[in-house]
Amino acid sequence: MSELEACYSYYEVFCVQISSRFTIAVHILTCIDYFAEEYTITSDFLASSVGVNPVIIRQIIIPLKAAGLVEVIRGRTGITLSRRLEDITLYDVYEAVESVKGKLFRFHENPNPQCPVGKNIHSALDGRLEEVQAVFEAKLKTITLREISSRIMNE
Amino acid sequence: MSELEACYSYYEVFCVQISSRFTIAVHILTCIDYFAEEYTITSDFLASSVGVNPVIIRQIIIPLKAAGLVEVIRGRTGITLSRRLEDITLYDVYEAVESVKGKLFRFHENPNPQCPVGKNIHSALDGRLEEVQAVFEAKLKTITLREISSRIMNE
DNA sequence: CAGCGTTGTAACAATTTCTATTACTATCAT
DNA sequence: ATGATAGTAATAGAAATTGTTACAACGCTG
Repeated sequence: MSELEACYSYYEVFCVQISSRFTIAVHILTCIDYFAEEYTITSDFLASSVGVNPVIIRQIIIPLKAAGLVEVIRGRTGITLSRRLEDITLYDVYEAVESVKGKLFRFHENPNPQCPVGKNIHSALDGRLEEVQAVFEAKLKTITLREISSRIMNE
Repeated sequence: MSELEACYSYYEVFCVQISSRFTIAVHILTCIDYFAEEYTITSDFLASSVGVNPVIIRQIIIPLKAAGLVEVIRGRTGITLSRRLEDITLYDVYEAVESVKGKLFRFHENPNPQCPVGKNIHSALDGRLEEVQAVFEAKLKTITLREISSRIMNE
């Protein structure tokens, strides 16, 4: 067994990832724009392009609708965009489907208040982690779905 | 039921977060430095400050050791730092305990290759998401554990 | 060298989150 | 009214997180 394997032989470090809801949501919005004139957009149609169950599409549509990115009228066929792709950033999508709790970093919850490190670690770290999150979100705000869409067109 | 509650009444959006392994690891390293002269640092000692089971501490120590941040010798008492806090950034810690798979964003795995959007969404998005991740990691690299530690001292 | 304390790690288990699926109801357009 | 589709309840399984007990491996010390 190699050195590295040995390091993780028991304690496999699983990597936290932003869930695929985010890329699915980007896919959905791009698809609606792409096919809006040619087809009627239904959850079945989107499910076929994304490669997941239609219910998953409907579930992701819910927060997109709540965020004012798409319009869906029950019973009436056709999901439509509420904004143009150039007016939707990756942050808008991320915020809609992922950032309900607002914090990117999770804290351990029971640091010992009788230990000077345990007592202060949260306040000492918190501000800096918020800065990291702010930088992350600011970058997401610079990228529009139109940009993603035009890359798709050109390939 | 309010509008917002209605939005999530069934499809509760759980927010993905960087696991508490990361903040625990920062806590551990800061603690080792803080108490190095006064106490012998064991996993039990750290567990008491962090507020988790000693086995959790040992499990997090494994990748920290593999990353060359701490030194632990089986049987011998005392966990020690391999580098000074000013030479350890939040990125070093993050990389050690969280980023084994390397990708911050997870992709949906079965986009339809027969759909122009499905076929190209991955390549169209990937480069931009890597940029976001790069910005995130670059920010983590600007913050040293010494900085966190001195905030703890001053409170 | 024997005993002690500590680390390493196996084996579970509970909880949370993610993704998927079936089935039904509500709603709108025709 | 009928048909098509969105909304959503109920359930399931997989993945990941966190916690716990137990014991083996190891190094220090008397």
